[in-house]
This record gives sequence, C-alpha cells and structure tokens, in this order.
Amino acid sequence: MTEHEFLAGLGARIKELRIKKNISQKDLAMECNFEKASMSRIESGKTNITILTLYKIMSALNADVKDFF
Amino acid sequence: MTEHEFLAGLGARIKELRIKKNISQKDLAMECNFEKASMSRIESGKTNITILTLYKIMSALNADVKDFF
DNA sequence: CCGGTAGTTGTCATGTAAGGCAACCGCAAT
DNA sequence: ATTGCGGTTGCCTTACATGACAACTACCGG
Repeated sequence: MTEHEFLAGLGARIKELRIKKNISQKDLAMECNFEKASMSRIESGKTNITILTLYKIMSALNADVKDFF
Repeated sequence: MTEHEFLAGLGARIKELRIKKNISQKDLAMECNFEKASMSRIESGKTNITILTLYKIMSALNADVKDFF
C-alpha cells in the first residue's frame, strides 16, 4: 500500500463514518474547530494529517481511533 | 483523555511493540529513514506525528495501525 | 430565476513536524 | 578510566499541516 493510498483510504473511512452519522463536512469541521475546507481536503486524502487532528475527528464522531483503520 | 495523554499513550504503545521485537530506537528509526532522536521524541509523546509517520513506523514494526491504539 | 446547502479549490500566515547533526547522560563491560 | 551502546536533548533548516477567508461548482428548493 502506497502512502497516497493510505491517506486516501483514511479519508474515505472518515467520510464513511461521517455519512453514517448524517452530518455535513461543515458540521463535523465545526465540532473539530476547523474549516469545512480542511475537512474536504482530509476526506479526499490531500493532506497528511497529524495524529491529534485524527484524534479530534475521532472524538467528534464519537468513534474509536481503531474504527479509522 | 487529553491530547497530551493521547500522544503519550501512543508513544508508549510504539515503545512496547518495539521492545517486543527487541530492537533499539536507533534501528527502528533507521528502518523508518529518520534519526534515533526523532524516535525518542515520538516514544516520549513530545511530537504530534503525522499519520504517514505512524504508517512508516507501523510498517517497520510489521504491525497493523490498529495495534497502536 | 434565485436563494441556500454541500463540497471543492486557491491563497495566505503561522506553527510545528520532519530530518539532520551534535553533545550529553546513564550504564555495561573491559 | 574509557570505550561503546541506548536513549535524551538542543539547535537548525525546510517542508508542510493548521486555520482562515474567499470564490467557485453543482444541486435542490421555492
């Protein structure tokens, strides 16, 4: 698995969990205290997020980090 | 769980897996293509690593990312 | 047609991770 | 006492994530 594939897969997983909770990128981003633009880039695998950013998203989704992989 | 606790816990988990494989920070760092100094800081929770750095460490440890949480 | 909603993309400033080098601390073992 | 190893810390540069704001597309509602 390439690094790019890894990031894309992670973004897809985040999107999947977000859709399951029926909230918009904007709403999820607001709960994480950043912009919907950032969430868009994260879900599309364009940014190599830090582990704390992943932690914030995980918390906002009431999910366990394990659920992201 | 605070962000600091999250980072510290992640570092401890990395250390645990590294010890289990019986390799030094230096050797693990070399496999990840960075310095032992960086590995020391990661294991002690001093740096907020990116997900690709975690991915590199995971690969070097022949572990699944799930094993880190 | 026009408003709002969801998502994408460009650009910017600031902070900080990545990567590297060197010096240092404990602690073996000789 | 000194050589070596594992680990820690300080400092530096460069790259990039974060966070923000705006502009844009596309779709759907009235």
